[in-house]
Amino acid sequence: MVREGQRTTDCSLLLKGFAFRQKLLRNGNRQIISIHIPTEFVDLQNGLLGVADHNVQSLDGSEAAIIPRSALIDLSNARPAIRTAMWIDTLLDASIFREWVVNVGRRDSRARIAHLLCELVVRLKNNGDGRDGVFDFPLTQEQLADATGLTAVHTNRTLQSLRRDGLIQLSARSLSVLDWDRLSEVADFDELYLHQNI
Amino acid sequence: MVREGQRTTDCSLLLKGFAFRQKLLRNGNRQIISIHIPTEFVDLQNGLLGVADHNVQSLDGSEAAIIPRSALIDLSNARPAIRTAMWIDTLLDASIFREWVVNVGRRDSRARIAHLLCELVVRLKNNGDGRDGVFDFPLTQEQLADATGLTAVHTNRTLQSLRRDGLIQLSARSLSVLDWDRLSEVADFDELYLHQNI
DNA sequence: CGTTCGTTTGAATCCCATCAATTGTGGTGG
DNA sequence: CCACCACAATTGATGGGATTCAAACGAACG
Repeated sequence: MVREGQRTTDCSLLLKGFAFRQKLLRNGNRQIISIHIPTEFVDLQNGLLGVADHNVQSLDGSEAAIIPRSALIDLSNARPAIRTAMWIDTLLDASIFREWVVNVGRRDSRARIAHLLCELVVRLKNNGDGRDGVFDFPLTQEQLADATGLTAVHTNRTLQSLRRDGLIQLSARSLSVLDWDRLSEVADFDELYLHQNI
Repeated sequence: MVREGQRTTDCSLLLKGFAFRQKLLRNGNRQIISIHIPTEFVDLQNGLLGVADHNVQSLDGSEAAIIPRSALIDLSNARPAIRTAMWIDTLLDASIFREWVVNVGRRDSRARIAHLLCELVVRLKNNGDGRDGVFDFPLTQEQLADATGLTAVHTNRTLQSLRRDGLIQLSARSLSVLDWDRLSEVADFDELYLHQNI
């Protein structure tokens, strides 16, 4: 686990399970700033800036391949194609951050939760996960809350409401979307920002 | 002005005045996702990803130097030092986005506004602006609101409260910080994320 | 003596209801 | 564009309870 303020030495490639990046406030509050799913790079940013401005947490049962920072830098110097790929990875990351600012800044609780679910579903699908429209979804309601800037209680209320309306099914660490069209409408979701066509 | 979904051709370097990047929601709401001050690059991201996922707006009276995208790419291929500088600019941008997610996600209105002011003051100071601790500050309350995820009315309330407590003075497009220590405490401000020592 | 099998315990997680605080809405005037 | 007001809506805070799971423990049995 990488801690804020630490000098950084490594990046990791997530193989199994989810991982978060998060920032802690002085009063103990937490904001999750990104969620990473398998096959994704976690934290090229911390790895390259040299000093961590946030920290990384893995969920139980997740596995990652650790890559020394120096190896990444050598690789990016030697191989322009890899350099470009890392560059694009960083830009995509930043694009997702921008959408998250919008999400917590200007959407109400239903849209916020729905939007997060939409984003994760699209990214998981892109990895070939989620046979039969059912996705492994290891986030607790408290983690959903910390990712959306809500409280755990209100996250619960909001999930109930999405369930009541027949938009999603979420229980026992497994998510299925029952009505994608209405869910993405509630979410105000437009996947342009995920730049999936690169 | 760059519009969402457009193919992008240029970047710009801000010379005078402020500029925003913003995303518009379907319901007409707006979230400002970054504020740029003179000497900063605006939108290396849109410029390089090829398709804009957000748009850029300049304030009246601002001036910018337009740089064609192809020139930037040529430059970054030919000059490793410039490539590195652009890379770092992007990483710093992303770091600020992360802090904004925290700001709108987990801080109350006073802390949010205070934090935005602290950030801008540090960045302006770094440019050598703000003689005598007085800064040109061309943002309207509505723009502050759209940057912090609040309403204009509540932004007004919150500014009143910061003024009443003797933390800031803000009027006629000019800002001065009367008590930096208390303001940054209210803001929960830690400038680590601005990576000023790079 | 060590193993096995229930039981207890505690930690998470989820769910729900109530009340309070923050924030938004609509409107007026400077 | 800023300031202010009254009222409404959303969200947060608190406290309670149900469920699951695994760890810790102890008693009975080989």
